[in-house]
Amino acid sequence: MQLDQLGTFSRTHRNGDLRLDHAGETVRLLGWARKVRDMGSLIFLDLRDRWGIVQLRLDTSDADPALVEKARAVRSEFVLGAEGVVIERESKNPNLPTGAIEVKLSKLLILNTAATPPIPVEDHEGQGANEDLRLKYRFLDLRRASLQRNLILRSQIANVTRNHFLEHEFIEFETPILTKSTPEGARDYLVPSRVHPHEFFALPQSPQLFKQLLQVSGFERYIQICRCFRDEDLRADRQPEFTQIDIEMSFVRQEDVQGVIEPLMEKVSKLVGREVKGPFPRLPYAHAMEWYGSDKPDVRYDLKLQDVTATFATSTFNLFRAAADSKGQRRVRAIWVPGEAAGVYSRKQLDELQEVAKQLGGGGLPYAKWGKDGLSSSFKKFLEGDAEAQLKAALGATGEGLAVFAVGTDPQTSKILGELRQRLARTFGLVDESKFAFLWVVDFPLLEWSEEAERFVACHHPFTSPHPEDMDLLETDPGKCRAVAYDLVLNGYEVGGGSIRIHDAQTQGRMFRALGIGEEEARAKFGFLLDALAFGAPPMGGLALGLDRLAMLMAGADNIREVIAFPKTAQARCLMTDAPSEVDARQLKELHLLQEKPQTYKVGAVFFESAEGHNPELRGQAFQQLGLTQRQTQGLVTLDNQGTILDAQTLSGPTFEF
RNA sequence: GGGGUUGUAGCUCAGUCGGUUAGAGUGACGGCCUGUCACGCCGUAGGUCGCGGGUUCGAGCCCCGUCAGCCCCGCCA
Repeated sequence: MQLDQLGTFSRTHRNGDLRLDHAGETVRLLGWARKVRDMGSLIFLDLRDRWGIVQLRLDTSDADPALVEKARAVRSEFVLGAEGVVIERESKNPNLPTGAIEVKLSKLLILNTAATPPIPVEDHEGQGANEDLRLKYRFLDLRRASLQRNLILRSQIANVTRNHFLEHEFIEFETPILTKSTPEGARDYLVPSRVHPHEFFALPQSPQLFKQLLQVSGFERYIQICRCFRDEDLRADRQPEFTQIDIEMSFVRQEDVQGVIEPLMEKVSKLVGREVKGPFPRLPYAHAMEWYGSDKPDVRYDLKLQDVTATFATSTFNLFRAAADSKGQRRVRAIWVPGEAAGVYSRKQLDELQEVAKQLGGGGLPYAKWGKDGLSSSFKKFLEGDAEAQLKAALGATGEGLAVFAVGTDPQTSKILGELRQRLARTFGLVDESKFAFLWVVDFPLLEWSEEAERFVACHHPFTSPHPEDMDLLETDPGKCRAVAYDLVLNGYEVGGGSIRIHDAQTQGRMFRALGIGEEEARAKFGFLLDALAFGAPPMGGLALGLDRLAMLMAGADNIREVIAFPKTAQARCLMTDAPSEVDARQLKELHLLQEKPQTYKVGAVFFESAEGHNPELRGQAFQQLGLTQRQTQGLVTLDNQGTILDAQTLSGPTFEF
């Protein structure tokens, strides 16, 4: 097909902006053909651009036949320029912002054709291609209105964020992408150095240390919207590269950091028409785990975990009584869901819940259910006499409803009941989807014991300040020591986390000792930080927000791929570019990653890279030296003016011997 | 590393107990249509049932392996 040139044609309006007020105006538009509806002597054509859709109309009875032919040739996703007069429609479409008008086509440019799209570009409820195809043809997927909306929203969030912090005198920085591998934390993505054989850069897991050093430099307030990299397995809300809104402040307490974040969350929520108001509730980590079984509880609904251990102190139900006998090592915890619907929860549904509990490491799922016919329970025979009434009293159960139980150590029961709490809330419609329930989870533990490393590891990172009241526990009972660390939680997602940092070398030394990091090791790994702390580091703290998760929650998506232009699969692949991929052996050699033994190849065709290869005599010598016999491989040879072979490689990579 | 789940026409899916020629909707292509807007009507083409092996007289269906997507556990300072 003969394509039209754009030439001097330019748009006078955005497609989505045209209204009845424009009637009578001649407009020029650009965009993609969404759909051609050919009624015979009347042709309708929807033109789509970033701002919306407008209908073009062509009456074949009074139009130039060439124009009619051209309009009929248009297919979905052709790129068009259109000129015409805006007219009021005979039959209006109330579902379209531009539905009152249409453009009477007088000129049509076909700027490009399009192959039939392998995935639908139209957004329709409950339809759409499988995600592998969507990712392969991401550039088409991104034409869909919902993804355009999400990515535009993401841009707005970033913009609001930047403005917010610049208004508060933050300074935007860029920190290195090629940086130093750090021993603590996630697995690093490594980048081999060509210049320094067998040495590696790491991509930053976060700019943590750089932002602290900028405080030491006296900038006082740092902001960066930065890419971070962690070579760990993915989830629906986790990608190997992701974006943080990263801030750091000097001379601040926890409340000061929270105080600049809360108004930002108010502004960001407003972008999607939600009102939230700071200050957000503060919930100590210990309470979060006790009441919600999670360090990022969804508090849009009021279900809480309860301790019913004492109820079974004299029970004949050995499983539960053993917990009561364990002096707090193990506990019986429960969730009580009141209501008729919960009281008639079916055997099949309970089996499904039990399956969930088992997958999370539970032995089973003890339950007690009070319906119209009274009690039904997996341990009913142990609930005779007063026991049933005691259990109801302990649960605070008055009418019909369902209780599920878990027994074990606190981490075990929290994990199971924390998950069941969410499922039960969804099942019984307790979640108010219109709500944004922000809260701060505070007073995280500083350290936790790692069975794998056989030492304490930092819960947050090794530069987190111990809670001032717990400072001495660092040596006496490290596991009990709280940190001045805080997470921002929204609707059951951790959207941010931060801490007040250690700013003196002495405390940092105590922290490293608690982590089992010796002085020498600390010097080798974090020498620059220790130096910085020795030269007048101010008290400081900060926080990082996950932009992807924040955008996901604002967009109402359940997956961060929906707010990332070019995301990776759960196996950390890009289906569009096919990354990661193999590289030439030559590249690997340059990076000193391919250690090859010299090999002898018998060379068939030889190409000479240097000018000396033109000399038949020198070439002959080289052939002799290479022992040229059979046609087995192709070689690339560099000679000097004496005919000495400087370099000889097969075209496929490995060096051959000469 | 482990568990679950999905893979059939360009796309979304159905396919019964293992049994004749693998279907539907949608899209594509062609034709008709003056008020469509997920247009409508008529017609046509379109299949490596992810891939490899096995069981069987016979496999889209059963078994083993493998690849890929998604979800979860581990992991993610």
